[in-house]
Amino acid sequence: MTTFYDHQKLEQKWQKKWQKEKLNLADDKSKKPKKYVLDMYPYPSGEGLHVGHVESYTATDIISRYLRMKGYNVLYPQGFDAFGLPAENYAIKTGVHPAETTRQAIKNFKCQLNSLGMSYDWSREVVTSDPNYYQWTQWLFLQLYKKGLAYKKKAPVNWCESCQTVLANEQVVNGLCERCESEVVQKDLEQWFFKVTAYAEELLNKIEEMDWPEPLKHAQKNWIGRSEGALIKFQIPNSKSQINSKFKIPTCRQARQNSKHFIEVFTTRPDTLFGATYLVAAPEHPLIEDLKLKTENWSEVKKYIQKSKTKSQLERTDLAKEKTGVELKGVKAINPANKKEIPVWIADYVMMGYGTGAIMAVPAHDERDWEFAKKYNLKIFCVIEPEISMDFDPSKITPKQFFKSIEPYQEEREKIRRGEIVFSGEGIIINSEKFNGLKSEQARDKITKFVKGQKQTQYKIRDWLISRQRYWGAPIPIIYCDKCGIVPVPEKDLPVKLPQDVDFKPTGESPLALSKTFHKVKCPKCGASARRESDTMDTFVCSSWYFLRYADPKNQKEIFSKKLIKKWLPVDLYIGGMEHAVGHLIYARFVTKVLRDLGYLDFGEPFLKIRNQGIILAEDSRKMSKRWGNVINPDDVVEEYGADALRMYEMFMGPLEDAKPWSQNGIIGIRRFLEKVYKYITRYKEQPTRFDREARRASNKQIPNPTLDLIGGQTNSKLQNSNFEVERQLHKTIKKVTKDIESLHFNTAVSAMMIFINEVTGNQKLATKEIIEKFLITLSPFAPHLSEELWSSFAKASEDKESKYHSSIFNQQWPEYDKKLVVDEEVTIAIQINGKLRETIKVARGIGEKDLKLKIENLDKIQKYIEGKEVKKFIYIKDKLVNIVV
RNA sequence: GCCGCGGUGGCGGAAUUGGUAUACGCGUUGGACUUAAAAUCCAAUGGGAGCAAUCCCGUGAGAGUUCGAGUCUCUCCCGCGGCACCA
Repeated sequence: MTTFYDHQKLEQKWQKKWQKEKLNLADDKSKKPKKYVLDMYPYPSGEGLHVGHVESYTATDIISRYLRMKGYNVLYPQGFDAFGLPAENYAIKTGVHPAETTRQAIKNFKCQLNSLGMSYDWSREVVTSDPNYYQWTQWLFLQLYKKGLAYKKKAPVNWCESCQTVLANEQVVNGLCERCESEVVQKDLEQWFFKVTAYAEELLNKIEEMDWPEPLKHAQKNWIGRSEGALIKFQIPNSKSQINSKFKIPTCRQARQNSKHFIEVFTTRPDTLFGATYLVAAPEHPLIEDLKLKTENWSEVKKYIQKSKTKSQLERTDLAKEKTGVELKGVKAINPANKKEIPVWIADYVMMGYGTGAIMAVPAHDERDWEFAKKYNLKIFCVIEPEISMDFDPSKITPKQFFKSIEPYQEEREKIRRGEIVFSGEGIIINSEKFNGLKSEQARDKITKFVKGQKQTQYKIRDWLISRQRYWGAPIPIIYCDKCGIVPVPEKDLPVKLPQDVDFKPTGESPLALSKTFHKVKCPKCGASARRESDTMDTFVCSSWYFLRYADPKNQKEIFSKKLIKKWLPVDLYIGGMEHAVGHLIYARFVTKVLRDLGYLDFGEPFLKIRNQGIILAEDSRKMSKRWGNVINPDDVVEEYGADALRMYEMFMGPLEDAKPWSQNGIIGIRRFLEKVYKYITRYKEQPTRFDREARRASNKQIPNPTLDLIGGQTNSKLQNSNFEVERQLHKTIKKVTKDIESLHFNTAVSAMMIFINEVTGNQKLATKEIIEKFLITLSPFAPHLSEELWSSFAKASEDKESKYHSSIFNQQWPEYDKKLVVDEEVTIAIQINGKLRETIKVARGIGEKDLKLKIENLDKIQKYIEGKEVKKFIYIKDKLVNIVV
């Protein structure tokens, strides 16, 4: 396309100047009110920035620039999530050290971000792989350790064969590794965990108070997964004879076993306890081993346990698969409600990690138990039936009709009783002795008390597994001593630096374990020779606190100073992808709460307002992917159309949070708009005298309101009026853009600016310099380079070297709109007859109902409709619409 | 299966509290300029009927509330996203 301005020259010129002038520094000492605007920092991959980054980063850049012009002291930093697997995998393949690839990638990213005109305060840059940063990640680990919130335990964990490392639950997607999509298997390993579960309740109940997107809130609530229920113990008697002969005194050994041998289950439905016809324990349940002697079919049981151990996460959780299990023959449990003896099974549809690892099965009222019971021919016993809903008036119905209407219910009840269908809802208790007739809700507490059960709240969320058997991460600052056991590295010895002499080839053990310089160490307690922990931390530990470091990034003595944290935190606006809903955001909230409880922070929620940007799809509406060859590289777009056009187009595409397909023609449309702005203002500059002359002439004649400081107008009063319209349009635009930036509706803000430009160019109306200036300021957060260029171009015309045009447009104040000017004096009123639009009429604003009625009734077209008919109603919505009902 | 979000022209999308549906952009068509093309500018552009004035139909489908529904209520269909044997 032919262009009227050279975006490359112009953009580079201003980018250089902005960097030199340091316009974007957040001021620690300023008394102005603060705002903290934050992007989710990028992982510096070799691929560079993609258009999705550009979308969210432009949004925050617009807001930051806007807030600065509004008079805020804005913290708008950027950094890099620099540790992580891709760099290490690349090192395995090529031998290039991750530090080197990361350094290169960061250099490239910064260059790209600058070429987009992002107004980051680079003096606060944070790089998580920098020892000055990970020193404090390690320090954080030590604080958690001291508090008992970091602990080591042997547990079944998710293991990715391909990445040769363990993964957090949050990194396993449908049984596959989030990163490489290979199958995740279970391994029993000794690993470090952070006790996120200790904060489950607070993490959950603060969600509602936050200004976050609804889907994000739901994802978090779901993940934390709170449910209320009860713990109930099922006794396992020693032998048949013991239950039958109540009065026989048990031997000491029997008594001891008796007290030990019970199975505790967690249930959310204690109201169905009378219907529990068997128990099921997870294959990993420790009690199974204890019951070995009693189990008559031990070899079969052992085989089943072995088999389920080798199953992958994917196999075990595959819902489509038929449930399997094995009975512990010879072992019985007593249902504490009705004292009936029930069988005990083992099945891998029960998970060890949730509740107690064992359940009471109520096949009549639980889908899964029903399926299992049907397969293995277990007893189904109905204890709840649905309530008949009376959504009709019984007094207005004959007995015959009544019975007819409840017929379907009766049929359903019969089927439930016979165990033909499952009823998992709430209802009325039956077959439960003295609890019969109660509603489920009432029965829950009563039955729990009756069997001496304990009320309990369970969460689905697990503790956060942070160990990784990989090199490119922050080393866990722990030393193992034969005498002293686990010894934390003293804080003064931090950082525990990553060694250079490593072999990157993964062996299932951390590469650090094979480094001679790293591994051997003296115990800080006793001085004996000891060994270092060789695992590194999950990179999400690094990103769980980076937003705090921006407040005080260069502090060598402490993680951050309380004073600066108080000045800048919490984050006022955080924009990033929805994919971090349950990982990063939960971890960051957790760490914030821990630091608060340790006295380092005085707030518990780091992000007051969060918005998620939607993904940008390719032009073919598929995901952008190398595989499809449909990836748009922002560098190419910047080169061809300019950063301003790219930024503005991405804002114009649609709502920030929606998924939107790319359109090459769309960006051309934006470029056309920018050209129009450029041409219009250039034309103005070429003929300022004409504008001024006409403005003077106009002001000598009839200006509607002289205080409006109106200039311009071509030849006569009609045009004067049209210039008045330009001023009105400007104020409407300022109002709309201001409101839209604050509510993040950037697409309609761009639209408003287009309407303004169409108004002044299309109708050949003349704007004044003041109008042009204000418009440019409004445009500047969106198209910073062009706005700055046009702003500064006024300086040449000015004789005064001290004039504002010699200073950046971003040092100007955001324009206020005039309330009087945003309302039109004339309004168009829609006239409806019986709700259908028939005519519109232009009248003066604020016209009274009587005057309007008279006017309308005189209109020929309206007379046609109301002639000879009775006007039943005349509805008038002020300055908007009239509806005549005939 | 459960939970959440959504469905508006040829396309991306606008539409305060229920008050003129389709703003703005793209595309398309016609015109101006040009030897010609591109670019630019102007005009038209939801569908249908009509010479026209004008009329009828239109926000996934159906019903309801209302003077009036894209917006509120109910039922259903479709798409996207999250969680998923969580007891």
